[in-house]
Amino acid sequence: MLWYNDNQSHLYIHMKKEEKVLREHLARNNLRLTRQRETILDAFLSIESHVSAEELYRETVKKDPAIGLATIYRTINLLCRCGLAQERDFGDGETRYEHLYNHKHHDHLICTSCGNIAEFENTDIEKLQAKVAKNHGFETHSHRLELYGICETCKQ
Amino acid sequence: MLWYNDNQSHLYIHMKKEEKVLREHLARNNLRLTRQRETILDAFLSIESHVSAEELYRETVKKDPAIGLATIYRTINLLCRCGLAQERDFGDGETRYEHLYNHKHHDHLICTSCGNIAEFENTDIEKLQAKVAKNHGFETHSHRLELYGICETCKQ
DNA sequence: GTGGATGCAAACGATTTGCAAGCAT
DNA sequence: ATGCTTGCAAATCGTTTGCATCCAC
Repeated sequence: MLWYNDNQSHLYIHMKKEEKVLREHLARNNLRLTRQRETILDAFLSIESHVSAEELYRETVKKDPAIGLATIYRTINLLCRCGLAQERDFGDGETRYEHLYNHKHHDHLICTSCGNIAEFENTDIEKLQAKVAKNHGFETHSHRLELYGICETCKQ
Repeated sequence: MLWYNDNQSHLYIHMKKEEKVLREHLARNNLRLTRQRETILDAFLSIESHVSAEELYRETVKKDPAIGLATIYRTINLLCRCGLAQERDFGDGETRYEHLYNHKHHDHLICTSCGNIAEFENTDIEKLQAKVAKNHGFETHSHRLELYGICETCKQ
């Protein structure tokens, strides 16, 4: 879905919602929509999991071998700034990025054996967190909850 | 409390529990109790908060200016291995270490304005976490829960 | 045409490691 | 005496940055 040479593209016909979000952020900040940025966004959206910059690089290079790793870093940070991606650090030395747009908040179950990351959400825990914060006069704007252990598959 | 030149030290008289834990770990693994390791342990225990390697280094150097940063890293990892310290990564690029021995499990409220880190514990949340894990057939061996936001002091 | 974006290589900061010399056992 | 530890400097790894060139607007 590359529309950048299409004169009709300003009509946003058949355009992914994420692409629209990116275009609007770029326009608002006087930034350019480049071939690389479209390619990286497509690659990012095609991976429905928690990607490292290196993994995103390997995926992007399949579509455009000339792309540089620095551009991946610059662009994934851009995607974070416009609310399409979110940084997640699971403490293994590599920053990971996950989809944020149109995805509801969730927490993670991380298998320390196979590295698999499962997601869950639990509103009761969220409520208790809000209560804890309130008791401390603390104004929460984000949180992270991760359970580390052995997943069902690895236990067998 | 430096006992390394004291012939009576093997009697463990007046010795901190943490020092005993360290000595036993060293003996078990055929490792040596050096002047540097004692100094670093003392410095670590003297700081009742979440220390980075750099901060621990600055504190240790006050007592022994000849100590190297590499030794700090090697020793704090040793303290983690014997259960006296625990790594904590708050996502600001620096690994932090906190006391583990004789400290009950707790989670963190992190102020993104002043950087202050408060601790809390909540058994109801822990119970819900256990329930989530059970539903996924997941065997948890550790977890992390952090709330990021603005602390009471900074709100004013 | 202008100013933002790219690719490359060099710079960076936290952490680790190789090595010769030192020291606990 | 043996071999674990140290300090130092160099290496590593993920990430960022400077710069000349390129390209979207």
